[in-house]
Parts: sequence; structure tokens; C-alpha cells
Amino acid sequence: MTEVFITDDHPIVLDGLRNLLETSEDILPAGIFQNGTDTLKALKEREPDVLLLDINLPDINGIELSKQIHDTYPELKIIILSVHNEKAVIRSVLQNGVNGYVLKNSIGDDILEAVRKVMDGDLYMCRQTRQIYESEDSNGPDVIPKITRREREILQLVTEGYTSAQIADKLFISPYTVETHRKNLMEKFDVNNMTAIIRYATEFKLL
Amino acid sequence: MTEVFITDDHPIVLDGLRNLLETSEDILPAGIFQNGTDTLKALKEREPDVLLLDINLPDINGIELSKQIHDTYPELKIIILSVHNEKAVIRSVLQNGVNGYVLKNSIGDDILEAVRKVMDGDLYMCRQTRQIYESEDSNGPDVIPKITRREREILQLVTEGYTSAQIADKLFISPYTVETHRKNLMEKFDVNNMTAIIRYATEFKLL
DNA sequence: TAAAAAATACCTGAAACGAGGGATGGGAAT
DNA sequence: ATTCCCATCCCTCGTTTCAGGTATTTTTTA
Repeated sequence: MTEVFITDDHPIVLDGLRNLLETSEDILPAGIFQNGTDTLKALKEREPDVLLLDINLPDINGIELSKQIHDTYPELKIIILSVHNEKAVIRSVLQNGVNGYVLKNSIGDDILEAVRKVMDGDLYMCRQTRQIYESEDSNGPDVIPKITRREREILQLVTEGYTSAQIADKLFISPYTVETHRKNLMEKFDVNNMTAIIRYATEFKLL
Repeated sequence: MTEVFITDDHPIVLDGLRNLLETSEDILPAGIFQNGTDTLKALKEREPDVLLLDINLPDINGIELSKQIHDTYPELKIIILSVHNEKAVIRSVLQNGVNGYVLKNSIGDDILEAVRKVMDGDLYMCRQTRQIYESEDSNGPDVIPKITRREREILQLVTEGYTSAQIADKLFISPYTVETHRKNLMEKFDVNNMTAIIRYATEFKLL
């Protein structure tokens, strides 16, 4: 019997998933959580075989969380269940050691299959995820760039429409420093103006 | 018996909702759809009492769709069930004649109550929605600005990082014209640079 | 505690953007 | 038939951003 933890912030989704898993003979919903903190707490008590994890959680970003959990519990199979169909998101979580990625518009069977496949030691992606993952073309970063605390702060303020001078005032630093952070951000995102970054930052919920 | 149509692009959510409605004596899930087109088609055949509608649909934007449906079937009660917790989104759909707004992180009881309340002729909002709706402070537009086809096109290209000159080249128009569109966009969103717009446009999925 | 990463600051010149105008023609709706 | 909206184009000037560096001081992390 495969024991599964489920973490998603929408009660209706949790209901749907619990029902789904209960219909199968070999899979048991062993824990249901609505945020990252509760999930981490429960893992300290008891380690299931599989964790079905959403990315948009109220407290911790699911991408970070997947890395953290994988590092602490390397035996635990993690399957991401998310609406995020951006290549950078998919590649980022897979780099974090995740074992499966299923888009939320998938049917229930895909989720059951994902659980079984990762228990066999395979990497599972639903069809659409695989397509996106393999697509070479595309614009935008291949993975989500890692940005520092200060960079996130500057990005936040740029997104709110503040100029470098205004940001410098707010943070009590030199405008030159703000400019440097901007330049570093543009380099990390591989673009040549801030407008192009904001789209990704909002899309990836980096702010 | 209250007949309910449900439209949401996630099968798992649909399952959860169907189960939820079936637990109640007085509410009947009468139709389940994964996109706007199917919903419109079904409405031509048969009109339920209530439509539970998601905003993020693959084919038609739920905000537009709610307006269209309300105009055609004014008797039909529409309840929006969405992750969008932005004031501008809530106010926009309510202006479209929607009868209820429930956030997706609500519990099942909230949804059942929403159905019953709107059948009584009341406007229903879950607690969190009401809070956001009533919040006077806040930054950002109160409703989602209506932008023209051309403006959307320019906004799209700005978001992708193109300069005005590059956009002018692409669209075979004068850079002056591009500048004019930018200015009109900034006026509509009530901001003074494009960066501030992109955040909303991405958040509201205007692109 | 040594090395790496992050945050800070400075300089210059070119390119792009924003604020503030005015103006015209075409098409849709009333 | 006329008004309104949309898309188009033009001009100027000041501000802001971007690209190209270099360099020092804190923090973190290994």
C-alpha cells in the first residue's frame, strides 16, 4: 500500500484528490495539508511514500519547499501538481530532485499513474508537461534565476513603478547601488530591460 | 431543487465540486464543463438556476464570459469561484452582474451557502472577498481598465522587452504612434511608467 | 577562519522613455 | 448625419534607464 501526503491550499482540490486516491486499491491518502508549515511538521512525525505537492501555497513557495523536503527526506517521492505550465518552473523543480510533475488540468488517471510510476523509481511527467519540458525554442529563462533578498526587494519596488532615485531614497542607499542591482537582475534573467523581467517575476510569483 | 452548472478547467476541482453538491439535498449538479465554449453551448439547450464559474479558462476569459452570459440569461445566477483575490478583478465581475464571488481557498460550506444565498436573491461574497472588496486603501486600479486591441498588442510587446522603436518596426507604424499608445495605457492604468502596468496585466491575465 | 557571495558605491555617454502638448482620418454606432 | 472611439502621426524637452566598466566592505557559508 502506497501512503500519500497531499498538500494544496484549496479544500475542494483536496477533497477531489482524496476521493480519487480512495477509489484505488493500492494508494492511501495518509495526510492532507493546506500549507507548507503543516506539511513539514507532519513529515517529522511520519514519512509517507509519496508527497503530492502544489506550488502555490500561502506560506512557503512550493519550489523552495520541494527542494528543502527532498534534501531532508531523499527517499520520499515528490510529485508536483500545479497550474504552472512555464518551462522555467518545470525545469527548476525537476532540478530540485522532484520525481513527478502533473499539470492541474490533467485527469485523475494521470495522477494515479504518476504515483505508481514514481514508486517504480521512474520520473513521471504528464503529456503536456513533457512537451513543454522538451521544447527547445521559446523565450524566457530556462530555469528560474536565483535572486538575492536585496534584489527581490529592488525588483518589487521597480514593479510598483518606482524610479531608481525613489528606490534609493526608500532604502537609504545610493542610486548607483540601485542601478547595480538592476543590472545584476537583468543579467540573471538574460534580458536587457526591466519590463521583460516583471512579466516573469509576476508569472513565477517571485514577489 | 436547485440545478447548478459547473465550469472549471481542472477535472479534480470538478470532481470535488460535484461530490460536494451531491452531499446536499437541495442542490443538483446538472452540468459539468471544462471551458467557456461548452458552457455556452449547453446553456442554449438548457438553463440551470446557478452557474459556478471559474475565471481562468482555456478558451474565454471568465470575466468576459460572465458578462456575456449575464447579458443573455439575466435570470441565471452566476457565482465566480476563483483564485483571483485582487480588488480590481472582484469589482470588475461584480459590475458585470455576477451574483456571488467565492475564493478557491474557501471551504465547501461557503460554496453551498453561496448557492443558497444567490437563490434567495442575495449577493454573496465569502469573508475574504468581502474584505478585499471593501478595502478602500490599496494600490492599483479599482477595476480592470478596458484596453483596445491595438493597446493590448503594444502592451504585449512592451512586456516582451521591445523598445518603442522595435515595436514600431514590427507593426509598421511610426514610433510616435507607439508612444501615444503607451501614454494612453499609462493613463488608463493610472500609473506613470510601463513597469507598473505589466504587473497588473500579468496578474489579471490580460495578455 | 578562509573563501565565496552579497551589498555597497562610483563614473560616463548613449539610448529610451515620459510629460505635455496638437492634429487628422476612418469606422462604428446612434 | 453626426458624434464618438480608435488608430495614426508629429514636436520638444527633461528624466530615466541601460551598457560599459571598477572597486570596497559586509555577510554568509563552507
